Formats: sequence, structure tokens, C-alpha cells
Amino acid sequence: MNGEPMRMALRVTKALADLQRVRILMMLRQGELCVCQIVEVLGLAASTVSKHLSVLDGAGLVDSRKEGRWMYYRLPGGVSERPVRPVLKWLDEVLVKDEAIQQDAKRVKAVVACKPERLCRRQRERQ
Amino acid sequence: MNGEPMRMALRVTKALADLQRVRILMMLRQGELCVCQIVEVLGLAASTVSKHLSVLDGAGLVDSRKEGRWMYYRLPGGVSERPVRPVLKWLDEVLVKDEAIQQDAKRVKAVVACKPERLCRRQRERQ
DNA sequence: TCCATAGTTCGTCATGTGGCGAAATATAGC
DNA sequence: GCTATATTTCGCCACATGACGAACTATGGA
Repeated sequence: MNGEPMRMALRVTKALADLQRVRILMMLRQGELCVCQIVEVLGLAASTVSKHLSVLDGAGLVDSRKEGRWMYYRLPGGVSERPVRPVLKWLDEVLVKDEAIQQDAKRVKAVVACKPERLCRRQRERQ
Repeated sequence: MNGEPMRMALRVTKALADLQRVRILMMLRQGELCVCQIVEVLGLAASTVSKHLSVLDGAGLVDSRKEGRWMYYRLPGGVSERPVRPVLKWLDEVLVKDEAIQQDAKRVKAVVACKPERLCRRQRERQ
């Protein structure tokens, strides 16, 4: 069984081949976020964001934990970090200076200041 | 002007998000190859391979030179290598043990033993 | 137990991408 | 210059992917 490495590698590269997913990964540098927080920053439907997160998860690019009704995602750490570490490091280096990424970072700061509960209510009321 | 880094990064990740293009990059570790040699190993139409190469080129993942009627592609070196070096290194590490990649390597060895002229003739006659 | 609600899954649509063969382009050799 | 030919570009088709809203699932609190 060794067609695995290629399948793994492609899962990672395909996961990284999308603007929104890269934005999510960069946002997670600031710490774990729940889905509604990511939704708030990206401005996409929750279902869309959830799908993106499952793709990132499938590629081992995020870890997650459930806390009550909230699902928190974070960059992988420890053992799970190993295989993807170099790619994430590269992305980080390349994108540090990206304007849009810096803007996202600001919005993340604002968003983590709210409790997820408030965010979710705002999102519901918005439509 | 600074939305550039993201556009660059996505060009790279999208270029890497395809099996055939990854195979090509791994093949080029053994040295420069002309299009017909790559066609021979991948078993795809020349037009398809050419398109893949232009995507890789657009992402800065290959350099090229023209020699007569033949176009040679190689992994980037020197200055052009810099921005993508870490990703290529990662890919290399992940895929060293991949069976399919090792098989490709063998076929590359066989193919570089022929002169491109012979290869091209064989490909023409094949259909 | 039942309701409210965060997140996921499903169905659908528009767009993007990879494949091919045919036509176009560029170069070597006559 | 003309012909042969390696590669690229173009037009087309089939399939993958990202977006949404609706339906579903699971969890906390009344």
C-alpha cells in the first residue's frame, strides 16, 4: 500500500488551491475559531464554510473540537502538524505581506472579541 | 499593489493540485525534459501536456528553453527557484516513497536514453 | 420532553478544469 | 522559399468544484 503519498499530497494541494480555504488557514494563525466566527469574516453561507472546513480537515490542515453547540477549528499541532508543517510555513511566509490577509486578521480580532453567541444571533437576524 | 502575494500563492497551489502536473515536476528532478519525453511517460495528448506545462510555468514552477524545434523544461534554479523552493522540497519529501512516482522515474530513465527525434516519430506513428 | 439553534449534509446551479483532436505557429533542412 | 514536424493554441465536451438555501442532526436549556 503505497499510492498513499500521492493521494495525501493531492488532498493537501487541492485543499490549498482555493482562496477561501487559504484565508481560513491564515485566520487560524490567531488561534482557534468557531464556524460562526469564520462565517462572519469570510461573508459566506455557513454551509459553504462548513464544506471548506471539512476539506481542510480531510487534508489534515486543521484540527477541531466540539464545545457544546460550537465547533472550534485550529491549525494542527503536535503529531498531526508534522506532514503539513512545511507547506503551512511556506504559505505563511508568502502571505504575511498580503493586504487582504492583513485585513482578515483585523476582522478576526474584532470577531473574537464578541462571544460566538452574539455573532450567531447577528447572522440569523441578518436574513 | 499588494494583492499580489495571494494571487501568486494560489497560482502555485492550483498548479500543484493536479496529479499529472505533480508527476511532471517529480520527473524533472532527473533533469530537463522536452515535451515529447513527458508525453511519452504520461501517456497524454501533446496538447494536454503543453497546457500543463504552461500552468506550471505560469506559477514559476518550471523554467524552459527552446532548442531548435524542441522545448525543454526543467525545475527552476537560482533566483526563479526561491519563492517555490520550500513547496517543491515538501512535495519531494512526501512523494519520494510513492510507487507511481518511482515508476515514472524508471520510465524517464528509459526515455532520456532515446533521442527526442526517435520518440516523436514513434508517437506520430502510434496513431 | 420539547424547543431553539450551531453546524453539517443534500440538492441544485453556474463556473472552472482536464481531456482530446484540429488548426495554427515556429523552426530545421532541402 | 517550401516541406516536414515539435509545440502551442483553439474549440469542444465531460466532469469537478464552489456557491446557495433547505432539510437534517445534535446539543443545551426551558
